Amino acid sequence: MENNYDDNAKVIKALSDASRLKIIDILSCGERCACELLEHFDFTQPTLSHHMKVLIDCGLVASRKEGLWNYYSLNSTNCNKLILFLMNLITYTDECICKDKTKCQCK
Amino acid sequence: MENNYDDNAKVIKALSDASRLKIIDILSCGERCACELLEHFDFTQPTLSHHMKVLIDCGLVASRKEGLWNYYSLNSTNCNKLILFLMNLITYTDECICKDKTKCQCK
DNA sequence: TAATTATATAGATACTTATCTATATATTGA
DNA sequence: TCAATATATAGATAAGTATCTATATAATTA
Repeated sequence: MENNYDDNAKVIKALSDASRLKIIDILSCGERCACELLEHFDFTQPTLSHHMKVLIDCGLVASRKEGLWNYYSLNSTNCNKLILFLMNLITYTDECICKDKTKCQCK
Repeated sequence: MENNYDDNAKVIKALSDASRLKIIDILSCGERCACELLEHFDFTQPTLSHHMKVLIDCGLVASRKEGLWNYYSLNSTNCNKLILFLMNLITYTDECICKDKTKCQCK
């Protein structure tokens, strides 16, 4: 298991906002443009733009431009990677991450 | 699937910090007391106390007191619930969360 | 070319948070 | 009861962030 806490924390931080969870939920049933996403929220267009930037920067969402529209979709690979990281994180391991056995209590 | 974005965002926010991810990782191999956890970090004891409070408040970690020591352990049920939420979130659904079909693009 | 539309960026503000030092609380043992 | 130890709380600070309004950019259409 990768102990890449900083990188994964960044991805998780992107998901730590109710609005962005809802965006992911909407994108889970297919690609959407920004104006379609915006209809689901009460905040302004620049705020949506901010949220999309966060989701793109962490790799969970991809975007493509077509004419006037920007279409957003889930990056399934990275979404799955995050879930695998979390599953491994909470899974019991005999071997503690503590390599200094004087500090490790693993039986 | 539950669209309980606010509650899940709170749990995810608790995980959105590299130090707290490491704490979860340590606890995944068994119960630890605060002073054992602290040995893995450079920050001070009150900072660890703050992090533990965040993890307990969101339900991911349980604690019990025994003499001078506080022992912390993962709440596996809630950890698993979070992972299931995320898996459902990113899983493709034919039915869009948008109930207003004039706004929904689902095919 | 000018107007319209979709989206992004800039800058401000209010709120949150990770961390620290100092101190309080609670438990144990002498 | 007093000292030592483990942990929590209080309060401060610096950094981050979700949101807004105003404006810029880019693409389309008339």
